[in-house]
Formats: sequence, C-alpha cells, structure tokens
Amino acid sequence: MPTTTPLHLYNSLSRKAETFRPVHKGQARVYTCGPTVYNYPHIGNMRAYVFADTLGRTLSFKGYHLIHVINITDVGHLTDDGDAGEDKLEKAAASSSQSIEDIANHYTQAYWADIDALNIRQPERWSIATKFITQMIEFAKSIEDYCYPLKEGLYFDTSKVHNYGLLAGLSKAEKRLSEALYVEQQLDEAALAPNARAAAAPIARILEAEIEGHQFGRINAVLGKKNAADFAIWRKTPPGETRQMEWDSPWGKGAPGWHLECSVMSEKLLGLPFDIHTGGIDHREIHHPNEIAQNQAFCGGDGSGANIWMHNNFLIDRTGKMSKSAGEFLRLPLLVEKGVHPLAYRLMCLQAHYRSELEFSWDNLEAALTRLKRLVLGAQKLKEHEDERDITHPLIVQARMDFDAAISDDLNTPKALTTLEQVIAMKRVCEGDRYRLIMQMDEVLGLDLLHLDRTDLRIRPAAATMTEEQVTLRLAQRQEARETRDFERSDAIRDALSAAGIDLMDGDPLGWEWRLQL
RNA sequence: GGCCCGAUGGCGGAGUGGUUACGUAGAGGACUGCAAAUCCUCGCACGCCGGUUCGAUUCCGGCUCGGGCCUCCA
Repeated sequence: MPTTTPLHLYNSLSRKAETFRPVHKGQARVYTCGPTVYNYPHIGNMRAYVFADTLGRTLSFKGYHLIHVINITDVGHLTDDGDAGEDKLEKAAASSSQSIEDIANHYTQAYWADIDALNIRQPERWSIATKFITQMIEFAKSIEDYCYPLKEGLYFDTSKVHNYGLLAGLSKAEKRLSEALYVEQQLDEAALAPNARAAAAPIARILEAEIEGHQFGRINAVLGKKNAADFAIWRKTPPGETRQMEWDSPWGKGAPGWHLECSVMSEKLLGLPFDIHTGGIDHREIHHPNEIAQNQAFCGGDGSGANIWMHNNFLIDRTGKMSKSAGEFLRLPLLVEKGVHPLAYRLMCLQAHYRSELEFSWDNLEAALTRLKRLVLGAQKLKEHEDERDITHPLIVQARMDFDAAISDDLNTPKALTTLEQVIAMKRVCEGDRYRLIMQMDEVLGLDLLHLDRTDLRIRPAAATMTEEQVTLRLAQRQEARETRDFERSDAIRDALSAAGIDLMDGDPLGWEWRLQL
C-alpha cells in the first residue's frame, strides 16, 4: 500500500527539515556510525541504533529499498578525539592482557546481543574497520594533497576544504577565521593580484587575534598542526615502539586515524554521495565534520558525502551510571535482570523524539513496560482476525494516513504511537483491518507485536526467591482453596506470593506476574 | 571562560498564534468472594519579567534554572 506523505527529515547540515530525495531511484543508502568495541555498550549508546533502525524501517515503509551499513570500530579511536591519547582498543587490550582481537570480538558480541534484544533489524552489512586498512591507505593516498606530514603522522589540513565545520555550527569567529584563511589560500594558489592578497592577509590575522585567548579544547594536542582542527589521517607508531595493531604505509608503520574509516567504508560500500549518514549528536562536532572534509578532498568538490546528516540526542541519566569510567553502568542485560523486557526500553526511546534529550529513570522505564504490555494485549486480541485482505474501512484508512503523516514528519514516533493506540482502542470496527494496520505500524516501530506474547514480557527478576514451578504449585493450592471457598487459606497463599514478589491476577488469562525489582 | 540547546500536569513526553496530544501514575465506575489484571469515565501543566498582537504556552528580548559540547562517550 502506498504512502502519501512526503518524507521530511531534519538535516543537521542545513539545520532544518528537508524532503528526502534519494540519490538512486527507489533506494535509500544509509551509513550509521557504530560502536568502538572496547567496552560494553550502555543503554544510552543503544539509543543511536534504535534511532537508526527506526529511520531504516521508515524508509522501507515509504517504499525505498534500504541499503544500510553500520560500522564496527576496532582500530583508531583514541581516548581523545583531538588526536592525543591512546588507541582505545590497544589500551583495553593492555589493561586486560588480552589480544585486541579477543577484546573486539567479545564486545562486538555483546553489542550484537543488545541489537537482537532490541529487535533492531540486521543492516545489509556490518563493516569492520580493520578489514578496510588497504582501502584506507589508498584513500589517504588520493587525498594526500590535502595533507601534510608531521613526525606523528599524516595530518589533514582543514583550511584546504571549503566551509570546514559547517556541520558543527562552529562559532562565528571560528568560521570567519576559517573562511579568511581559505580565501587567503585561494588567492595564493590562484596567484591573484598582489594587492588583493595583501588585503586578505590582515583580515585573517585580525580574526586570528580576535579569537586568541579563547580556549578551544580541540586546539594543539599535536605540536605543529597548521590549524587547530587539523586531524590525523595516519598515525605513525612512535620510534622504538611496537603495537598489536600496525600496518605499513607510505607514511611509515602505524594505524589509520579514526575519522578515515567512516569515509572509506561509506565510499566503498555505498558510493559518494549517498543518502543519509547517522550518528550520535556528539559526532556532529568533530568526527562528522572531519569525515566531510575527507569526503570533500576525495571528491574534489563541496559535497559532504552524504545528502542528509542526522543525529540523535542523548539519553540523560541523573544517576550517573551511564559513564563508562564507572566500573558498572546501565546495560541492557541489567534491565532484564530487574525483570524489564528489552523492548520496553525500545518503547521508552520511541516515546520521545530522537532529537530531544530523553530522561532515563526507572519510573519512566516501568511506565514504558506497562504501556508495552497493554499494546501486546491489544494486538493479541485481534490476532485471530489475521488475513491477507487490503485495508478498506475508512476509519482505518484514515488512521494509516495519520500514522504515515506522523512518521514522515521527521520520525515523530511519539505521535505515531498514539495513532497505533487509537487503532487498538477502536470498537466495532473491522478487526481484520485493524490487525493488518497494527502490523504495518509495527513494521516501523519494531515492537514485535506480531510475535511477542504476554508471557514473554513476564521476566523473572534475577533476585526473585521463587521459581516458576514453585509459583505454579502455590497457584494450584490456592485454586483448590478457592473452589472450596476457603478464602482465608486462599488469601494467605496470595499474601505469601506477594511477599515473594508475585502479583496475582485472577480475572486475567495470564494469571500472575513478577513484580519488578528496580 | 567560549559555543549551543532546553524549561509543558506527580513522572515521562508531543504539539500549537485562539478549543493544550498521548503514556504512566492518581480518582470514580463496571467486573471480582476480596483484590489484581482488564474495560469505561475523569482531574491535573505550558519557569519568571517585559514586548509584538484583538489574543502568546506558542513569536521577540531579558532573567532564572537545567543540560550538552569544547575534555571518553551514541
């Protein structure tokens, strides 16, 4: 069934919503910045992939053939984006005396387990950074004119590309400086009239003075950089050192810079330009501007490599357990240990718009779980009416349009969810149509309403003191008591179960539930 | 210190120049031996001070508070 509303997506580059127009007819090519696999992903990390998945599902819903690539960074990501610090993988391997391969495998598996648990669709391709080293070196060679060598390695000269930092929304002073330097450079290269050059140079110096004294965190991690924002394309292994991960290159033995991998893998797997590049909002400031600079150098134009850059906002956690520096932090398996189904977390994400900060709290998660239970129950009641007919009932056709309008409006999932609930709540309206529409909606929302059963949502908390078998036994005893109208005994059993964290629901086919242990 | 963003009911969170979604929690009802679950119904909010306007929660300015980035992060 066709969708009627044009898809509007917010582009971080233009800072406004734009109509999606694919580069290749009928296709949507999407690249998502994936994890650096040196530690477990926390639930905040996973918001990025729920978002990317929702985007992908929406593109499919809108009729595009989705080609999605998510990368796995297993080399090059330093403990400091400004090119100081150690490689995260080298560091993790050193501190646990494991090989980098083991480290990367272990955390990749953990990440993939979370991906599955959240019903995130498999991308067309997972691209592993270390599998693309040769291509990275080739790419780097081709943009060498934009680079200069330092003793630390090969550095990219950000003043050589136009409009560096546009995506980051750099401060006006920074932008003007960058522009002035660019103008000066262009004048030099074009050997324009000396007086024009003389006029441009002081502007650059004045602007430089204007921002002098301000603290720019990304400045001067490496001595000798031409511009503050210049970054490593290739990092040489320091003399006398040997690393687990190092490769020969025209610039010496070493490893690729972190930003290089995404340009190379997206170019190789999707072709430049492709449609949409996604990532966390933190990447808007450094990683993605650098990627854009590389792409511009590679393509020799002003294009950024992707037509639309989309960034999800953070999950905020006031308890501070999301920071990776803390030994223990909020991971998806921890939620499950407490009795919360992973898809409740997905629903929690969908309840907020991806560009808004989302406040994490156990209350909020529990609210999402309750909502999910009711959605599953509602879908289950309609399941027997499943068939293959088209949707024809005017109310359901209208509901589908409302849903389409919501999701097409820069993925307004909170609103889309309300249209889903409206359809579930409708009475005396063709059940078959309602069920089919709910399934179509769920293809986009990914709550797995088709397969999820209420017993799937009944997760035994790790700290529970009874087994399910014990519960079943006590329930049978209570049933006996009730049949003989021995309510004193019946209530005593219920109280005992309640004390053990089990809530009874006599009028419900499910019968009982574990109480969350948050 | 610089740059940026936000402030909506108990909690979470959409949206809007004029009647303020929705979820969850709460209240009442139906059902139940009683509860619970379920279903129905219903309260409850737009940070403060100005400005523009017939009218602002919505636009503009200031203030206060909170958050993010610049320094590991999705």
